[in-house]
Amino acid sequence: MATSNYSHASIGGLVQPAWQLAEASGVKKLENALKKYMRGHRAGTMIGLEGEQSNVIYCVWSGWISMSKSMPDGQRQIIDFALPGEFLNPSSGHTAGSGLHIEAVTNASIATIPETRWHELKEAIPQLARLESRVVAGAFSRLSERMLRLGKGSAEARIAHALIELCIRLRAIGQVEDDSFHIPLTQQQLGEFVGLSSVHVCRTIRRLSRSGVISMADHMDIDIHEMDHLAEIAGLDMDVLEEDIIPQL
Amino acid sequence: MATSNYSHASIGGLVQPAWQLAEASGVKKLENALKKYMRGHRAGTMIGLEGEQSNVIYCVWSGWISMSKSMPDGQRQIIDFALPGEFLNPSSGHTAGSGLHIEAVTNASIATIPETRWHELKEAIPQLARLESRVVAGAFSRLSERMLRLGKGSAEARIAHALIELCIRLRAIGQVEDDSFHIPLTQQQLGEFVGLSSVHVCRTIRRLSRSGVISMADHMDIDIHEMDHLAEIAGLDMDVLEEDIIPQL
DNA sequence: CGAAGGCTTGACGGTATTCAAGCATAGTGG
DNA sequence: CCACTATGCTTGAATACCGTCAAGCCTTCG
Repeated sequence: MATSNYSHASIGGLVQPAWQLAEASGVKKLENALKKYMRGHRAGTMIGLEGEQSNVIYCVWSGWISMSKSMPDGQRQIIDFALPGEFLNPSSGHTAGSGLHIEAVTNASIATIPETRWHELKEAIPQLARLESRVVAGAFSRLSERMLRLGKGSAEARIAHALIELCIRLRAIGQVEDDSFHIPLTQQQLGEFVGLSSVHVCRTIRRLSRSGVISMADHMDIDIHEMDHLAEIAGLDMDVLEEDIIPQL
Repeated sequence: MATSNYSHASIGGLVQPAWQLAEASGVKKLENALKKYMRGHRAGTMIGLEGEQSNVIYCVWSGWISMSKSMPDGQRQIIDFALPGEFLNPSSGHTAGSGLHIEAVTNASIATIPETRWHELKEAIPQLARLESRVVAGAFSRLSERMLRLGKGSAEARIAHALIELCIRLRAIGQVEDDSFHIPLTQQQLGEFVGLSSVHVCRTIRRLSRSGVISMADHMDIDIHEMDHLAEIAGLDMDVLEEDIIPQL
């Protein structure tokens, strides 16, 4: 069983491996700096932007954030999730002020840091700059991998890949036990992530369950039984992926 | 008719608006620095990586570069193109040493610049750093927009969007005359870009032609007759796209 | 207890892929 | 100059896959 109250964890209550890459004193400094800018967001609400000129960096402390785009008819595609310990930079990195919709998927604690302050922090905490570029590189890598499945790749491959990607990312922040974890998404949202209708997400997961590769308990408690098999379905090399997705060093 | 020998242009022969954002003296410096590292690549050949530790930045001077990923069964997805005037940073930005395959689509002139030298250049030419972040942001934005069409979006929408995106990017480097331009891709490659089989690319383009929205002459000489209509099919806001795709300022 | 939201399943139809064949063009060597 | 090949475009037919519609069920929450 994965932890189930991940989305309501208090600020100090979670392990944040990515941030711990900076050495102890750096973590301390960063944590203090973040606290000042930390704010809670309720599940389903849009984040930031409104008035603010959006020259800010978002640091996710707890909860899941989604970045999505929509077609005129309302069809949505989730471009990426930001998980606890990751950050996103709407001004220079991820969007360029475009129509990217940033939203809290679960209740979330997020530090909204002005760009100028962020630069100061990077100078004060040397590891932070390197960490940032790692995180950005990881995001790029994940996007590529996902695009490959969106373009070529069956429904099974897309779901399998998504499950493995999320498993690896969640493991990095201590939310996976023994290939078992929780995904705080509806099947609708998972579908928007992998480019499938919610109905087909259901069928596909069900098929994977029946064949014994995974199992799913109430509302997205995933358990991967045959990781090798699942990786084969996803059409990927486990080792390669693991290196790719997680911010290295 | 678009220019047809774009892919064999000599080093000094092309307008490079993106690079000209740096002021005159900067351009001069940059151009000299690039010349030292410039190298020709034949169409269809893979670029770099082999022995080199890939801590390099590629600056495309002429020709088209593709970045792609493949499924185990050989199915390919082109993640993005790099057009003249753009650069890519395999080490920190685009890939993270992953399985990204970088290839010259046409004959191309590319400067392969060591990372250390690149840092020096950025300090010597102040505008370069800002330009780099703009280019990266533009790439991100394009990826998002394309992912949206890969996930949701009909074959027509994908093709229409791809044509408009390429049109805008090519216009920025002076290779579009009056909504008419050339794409140096086979239908197979265009399919790998938008996630369709070559057969369906053909059918879709044909349908767009018959309805008078575009026309196509021999081997991908595209002419967009009804840009508004095409944008509607692509499901996008022309103005938004234009701002997004091109490195600003 | 009723309403709302989400999951599950079946039936049906549309869209895209695959297989296959035919045609056009460019390049090659006799 | 003309086979002869290779490559890519085009079109049709058959198939597979996924989306949509619809109904039923379960759980949660007021």
